[in-house]
Amino acid sequence: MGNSNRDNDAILRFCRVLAEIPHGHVVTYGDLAEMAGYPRAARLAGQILRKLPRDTRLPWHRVINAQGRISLPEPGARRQRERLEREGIALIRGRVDMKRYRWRP
DNA sequence: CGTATGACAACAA
DNA sequence: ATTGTTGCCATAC
Repeated sequence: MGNSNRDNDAILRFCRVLAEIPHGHVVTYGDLAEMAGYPRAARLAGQILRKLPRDTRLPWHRVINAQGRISLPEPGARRQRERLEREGIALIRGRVDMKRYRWRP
């Protein structure tokens, strides 16, 4: 198959970081990539998140773009917004207050 | 190997 | 604030 060990490593590293994002906080795609050891690979973060199974336990909804907006197209955007609000992160005019909810270790 | 695409981001005007 | 451009990394054809 077309899967190399490096790819699986990447996915594993992204998932490890993803799992560490605290409830009630968010990170950007760029943040996630950087924390996973792939600086400037924001798009890679998106690709990996897109591949996650629908029923994953990982907090995929805590990843948004650098502008505090949801990048996921409908109907996913709706699920993400609901999950965020469920943990106290409300979107004001379609944006998350990054100043307040962005997680920086 | 070139081109297009995508849950992105930084920067210029 | 908004729009357009360029850069980035991987994948699909």
